[in-house]
Amino acid sequence: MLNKTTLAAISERTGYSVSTVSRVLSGNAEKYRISQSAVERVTREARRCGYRPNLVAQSLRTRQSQTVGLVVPGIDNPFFATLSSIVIAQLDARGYHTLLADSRESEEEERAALEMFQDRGVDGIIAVPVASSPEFHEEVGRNVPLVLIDRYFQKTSLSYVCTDNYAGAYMAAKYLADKGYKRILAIQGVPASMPNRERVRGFLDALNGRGVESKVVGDAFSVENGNREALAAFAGNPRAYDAVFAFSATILLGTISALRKLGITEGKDVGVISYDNNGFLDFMNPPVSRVEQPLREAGKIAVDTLFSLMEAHHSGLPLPAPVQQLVQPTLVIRESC
Amino acid sequence: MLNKTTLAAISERTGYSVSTVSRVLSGNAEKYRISQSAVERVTREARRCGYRPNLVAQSLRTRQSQTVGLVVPGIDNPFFATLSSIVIAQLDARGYHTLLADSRESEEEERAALEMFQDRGVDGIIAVPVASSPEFHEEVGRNVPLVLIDRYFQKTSLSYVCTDNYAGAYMAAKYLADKGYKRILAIQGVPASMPNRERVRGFLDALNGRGVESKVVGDAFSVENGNREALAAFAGNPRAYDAVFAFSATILLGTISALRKLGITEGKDVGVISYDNNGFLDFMNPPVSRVEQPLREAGKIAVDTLFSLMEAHHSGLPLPAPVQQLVQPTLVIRESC
DNA sequence: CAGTTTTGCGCAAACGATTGCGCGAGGTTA
DNA sequence: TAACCTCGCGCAATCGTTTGCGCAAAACTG
Repeated sequence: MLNKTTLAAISERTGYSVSTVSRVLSGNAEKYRISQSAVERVTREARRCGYRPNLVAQSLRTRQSQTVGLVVPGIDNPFFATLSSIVIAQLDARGYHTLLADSRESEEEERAALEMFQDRGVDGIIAVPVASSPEFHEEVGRNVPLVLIDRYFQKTSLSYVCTDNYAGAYMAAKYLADKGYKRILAIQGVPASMPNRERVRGFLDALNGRGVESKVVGDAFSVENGNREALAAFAGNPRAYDAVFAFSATILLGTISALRKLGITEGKDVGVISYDNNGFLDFMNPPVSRVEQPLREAGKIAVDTLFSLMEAHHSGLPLPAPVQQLVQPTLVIRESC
Repeated sequence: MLNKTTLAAISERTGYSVSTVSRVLSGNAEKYRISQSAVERVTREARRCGYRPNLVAQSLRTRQSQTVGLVVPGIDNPFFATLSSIVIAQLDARGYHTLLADSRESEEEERAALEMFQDRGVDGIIAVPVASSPEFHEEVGRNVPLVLIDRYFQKTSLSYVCTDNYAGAYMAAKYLADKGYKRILAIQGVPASMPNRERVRGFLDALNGRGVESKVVGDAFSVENGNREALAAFAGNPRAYDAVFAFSATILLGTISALRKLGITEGKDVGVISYDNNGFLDFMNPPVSRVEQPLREAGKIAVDTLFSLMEAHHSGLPLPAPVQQLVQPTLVIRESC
């Protein structure tokens, strides 16, 4: 920061006090009845030397940072990359900046990120939580506006916006069953996460009493997990299942890779359906059926909610009732099942 | 921030001055010869009330923020999402936090981001520049350590690390020509960007004098651009070209989509090759040949370079000579050409 | 013209940390 | 006993803003 143009400098050069300069440059001139001439003199000098306020000092003094913290379990996962990009764009549009942290599915790193956010005085936090219980998040939420997205906790006072994972998985499983598939393998993501639990529940409920064999395996929203589980499931018997439900697009890629290695043709030998859409599912062969999540909508709601919390927080109002919303996914059928 | 545990609070409760408390808690106890008993008393109280330093205040005083600014032209582009995730992970590993901004290919937004970074006193900046000339970046680089990644400027004193786009495109084009393709269409990304210009140059050079017709069209690293240009090129005549070189994976998706709509089978009717790899190219049908960039390596070099700049900057040393490095891409051949 | 209001602005205290300098008490040396 | 050194710590300035309060001069009132 060679930005040595401080209020004090302008004050010296214009002859006005630091206070006056501050009031002019922060747009509070009339509020404090600064004369027209002073305003002009100061503004001109500020423009001349390219004054830019030191945001750190500003933030220290006002306890506002125009910054929001965003923590996700893995930015390398295209799903969270997309989600992040949506949230960041939304924040940007409102003039807010983003501190981005990656918890890598670790509770500990998540805690560290949330604490760091507080230490830096962010104005609000958007989190895809990885913790198994809500206590810590709730504590944080008492200090700074916080909204959860994509993942959430069962009974919590926190605001969240997620997609209806139960409904999504239910639709997909029901479709498979209606199509006549009889032995369906679900490859799940992080088991403890709410979206995953809801998907499992939806999956099993949809199949219940329909004479369909089913199994749930796996433990991560990753390509590797999809690959490993598909290999394990089909290695002994290529006909072990007649359909696979991948709980994420990454899992799907791993699965497809495994099937091909085993000489199994997806869509023909075994039906395949996925969760999410990262833009390429339509380009695979065959194009992959899937449950698409309205991420843009969820992101918008999350940011809107955060801002209403932030407004209340800022003006010392009581917190508005938590917004806890599930948005509906859509089933997109292609040729893979 | 309900974090009312300040140095002053601990000072009051322990009877030691704020100075002493500060020195103990910032680990400078022996440097300032604080007694063992004071250290213990203060440490215990700090632990008891869960003291955490206010990073904003710290940052104001020390002019260090443990933060690096990262600006990319579009986080929704999987390429930049991946790149960001790599850089963020690297920074994280070194205890640094990331302010992420999206310039959306706009010079103006890029400027705003770079200025915002400075106003917030980041310790360093990593940028994928979109500006057409280096002046502004160089000016910024004089104030705060800055390294460019992926894109760069021709003659500049700034450090950068990029992949050798000339070599990459050359390899790909040469491969196509060797295979006997005679009419090759290149669909490019942002024309003014260095990677794109280098790719065009490599593409044309490789084809030069080999009796191959070639054309370069397009203007963005996006699915839409790939789609539009492929439609335009093949709509009138499905045999207009016998091969397409997509300058990014996003462009490729758009292209494939267009070809299929026109009833053209990629890999059979027309050879296809792409730049980048976002993990799914192997899963398309046919799997897509491509030029892969060693992003992880580039990210690591960029961050290493940034830290050496930051160290010099911090200790007031003269700036080390700029690191300007091109890392080599690899040609990965599959069945699409 | 005295009394009141308005106008225009500055003083100084925050915000929460860091750090150069110095000072008194106790110990050492000659 | 005087001169000096070391220990252990506190004073106060500083980083760059914001803002409550108050004050002098100008303007207005009667």
